[in-house]
Amino acid sequence: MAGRLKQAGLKVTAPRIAALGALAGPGHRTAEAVFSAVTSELPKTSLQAVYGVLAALVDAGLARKIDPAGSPALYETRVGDNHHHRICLNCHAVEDVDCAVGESPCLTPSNMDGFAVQLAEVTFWGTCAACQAASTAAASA
Amino acid sequence: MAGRLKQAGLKVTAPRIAALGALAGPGHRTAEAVFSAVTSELPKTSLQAVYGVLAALVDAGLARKIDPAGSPALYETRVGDNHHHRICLNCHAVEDVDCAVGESPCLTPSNMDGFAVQLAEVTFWGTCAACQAASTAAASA
DNA sequence: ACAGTTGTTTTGAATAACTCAAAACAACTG
DNA sequence: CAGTTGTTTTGAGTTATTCAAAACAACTGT
Repeated sequence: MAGRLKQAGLKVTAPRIAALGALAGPGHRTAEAVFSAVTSELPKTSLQAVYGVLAALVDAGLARKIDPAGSPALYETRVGDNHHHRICLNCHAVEDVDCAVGESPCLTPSNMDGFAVQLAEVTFWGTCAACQAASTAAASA
Repeated sequence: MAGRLKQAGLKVTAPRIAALGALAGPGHRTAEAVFSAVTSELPKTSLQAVYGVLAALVDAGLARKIDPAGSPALYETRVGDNHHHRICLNCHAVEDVDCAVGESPCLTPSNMDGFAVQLAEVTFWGTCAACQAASTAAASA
């Protein structure tokens, strides 16, 4: 964990190690969730420090930030692959989606019209399986 | 304008007509921009009313809302086609991008894994032609 | 044209999620 | 171990938006 920070050119500090720990594993966490995880280990850590740490991690390429409309930003440590997200309009659950078609299906023309594309963000909005089940159950009740 | 509202099942009110007028034509407007346009015509209109109007228009399918990370939400009246956006990381300019590949390239599997996709949102982040020109000019100065 | 109903707008306030800045402090360098 | 650079704390502030209650206006049927 510390090594990863060092490699990225970041100073190794306790809040950063704790934040990386909190983000480890699959899934997506809000800044608030990372803050709770970090403070359970390092109670004096401030929320602002967590925002700073997360920004540093994103800058360094150790984390990725996604910012779904209408929800707080989420952070994940799955970086480097061109993967996307699907978000349930009902329960706001976020799940990863691999790029299915071809290699980088979404980055299509990397330069259209003089515009230099650096990142293509794809978000699928819809209804997750659980919420579909719940709503058909409610309808038939 | 009024007919469009009526067709959509909305009551025809002055703020709604003015807001539709403010959104007419190409481009994207913030709620604040719509508010200024509306108040120049109807000075007593409140900002909250504009938010209400915009929400109603989006609900009725007469407008579309996009919510770029780090900027206020934008509204446009180009609806019904599956078009996307490119946003300059530097100047935050937003432009429309037609779906280039195939018919609905981005809606790929409309049902993956039990997840019912209702909308695929694609955003290209990068540097617009103007900002590229400006930055190379600055570099060579 | 008019009263009633339903939905809209005003008014007033509140909130979530961040962001900014200055000072105290801690990691890494040599 | 001293110095430099970058991080974290402390404290405050902001933007974009939402909520709620009351006043009001558009459409419906007569």
